[in-house]
Amino acid sequence: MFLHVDLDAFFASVEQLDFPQYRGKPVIVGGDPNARRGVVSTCSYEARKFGIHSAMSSAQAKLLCPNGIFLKGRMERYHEKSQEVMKIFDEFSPDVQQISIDEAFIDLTGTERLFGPADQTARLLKTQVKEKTGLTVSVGLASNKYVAKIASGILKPDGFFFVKPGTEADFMQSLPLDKLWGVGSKTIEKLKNIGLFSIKEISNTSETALQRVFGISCGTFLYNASHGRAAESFDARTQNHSISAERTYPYDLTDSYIIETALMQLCEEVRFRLETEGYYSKTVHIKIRYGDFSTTGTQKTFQNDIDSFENLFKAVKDLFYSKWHNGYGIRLLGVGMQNCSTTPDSQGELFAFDNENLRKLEKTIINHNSKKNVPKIQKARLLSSNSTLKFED
DNA sequence: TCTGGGGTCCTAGGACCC
DNA sequence: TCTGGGGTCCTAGGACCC
Repeated sequence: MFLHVDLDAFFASVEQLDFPQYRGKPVIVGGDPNARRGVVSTCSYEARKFGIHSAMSSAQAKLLCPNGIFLKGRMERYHEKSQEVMKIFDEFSPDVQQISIDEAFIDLTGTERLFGPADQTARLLKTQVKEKTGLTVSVGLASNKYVAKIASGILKPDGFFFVKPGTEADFMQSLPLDKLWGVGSKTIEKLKNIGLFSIKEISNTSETALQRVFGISCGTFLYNASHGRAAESFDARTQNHSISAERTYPYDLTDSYIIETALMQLCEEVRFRLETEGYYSKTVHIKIRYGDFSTTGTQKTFQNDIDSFENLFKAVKDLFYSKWHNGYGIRLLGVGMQNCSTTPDSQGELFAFDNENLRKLEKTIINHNSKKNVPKIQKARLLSSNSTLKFED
């Protein structure tokens, strides 16, 4: 049996926990509602009564709830709190799979002797999380991860839903289409186009018919999901790590100097993370979103690891200018590195000599900047550009 | 009131190799 | 004389999730 545990309105709940004056009030964590182009990340259940939800623009949320408490969020604190919760999960099973900052699967195989039947374990876990962290969770229990995940969403917040073995298919087929995890607006549209309006109807369609329309992988997924069977893709964990940074600017960028400064900022963030998290990569990609929201990107794989800011910035600039439709206003820029590995590519060492001093300097600076409570060392060009490129001051 | 930021996985086509 | 089949790596784009 598997548990899926989901922290309720996580970011907003942490704020209400840390600041009692926010409790019982509509709390909205996300972009500044008075700035342009901000969206809601998470909101409390009190805020949801006003019609506010994740991904809605913050400005709209403000219209719906002018007296709401709008906060920009404290990611460090949320990570801290997340770890506290995950530690509790670890006490229940040696096999905990965290899938995001506020969710995890817990394999309960072989835990009966310690904690009793699975449904009792689930209730015990809910109580312990509440007592030790002050947060509430919603829990799903089922014979596979996929169904457990769907089950945790049935009774929110502070809910528990148990799908008994043997009833998985009936459970899934009693739900509306949009409850299918892994099926978004595009696929729902496509399903409706071929006359499938419910999970029940999908389950009555043959696997091959689904594969013809949606492709092998997606077709199989839909077929299995509608029958309440474990969807393979959710069990297989491959290591194809990527690290990226992107930013939407309050106003579209057109000036080369400002664009390059923006790219520089993103390159710094990506370099910092690669270095502090101990990754190596030779594949660089950039992303451009124009004012009309059309999005494009390009990537390049180099022979050696891109292991310095200078190399990354140069690669990013080249990629950018090969792609930019000059003169078109840019709403978002992104920089990332893919296929990140924890081991350096040995070939890279052969060519590293000319940059050795620069790299040492860079490492020293990153080392320094990763310490808490120190003034950060930054490129002068980035200091002066903050007001034009950032949302917050 | 236009639509964040950080990710993962999948597909399709091209290049290249044996 | 237009030419197989298998495999891998790379790139661009799309869909989805929290």
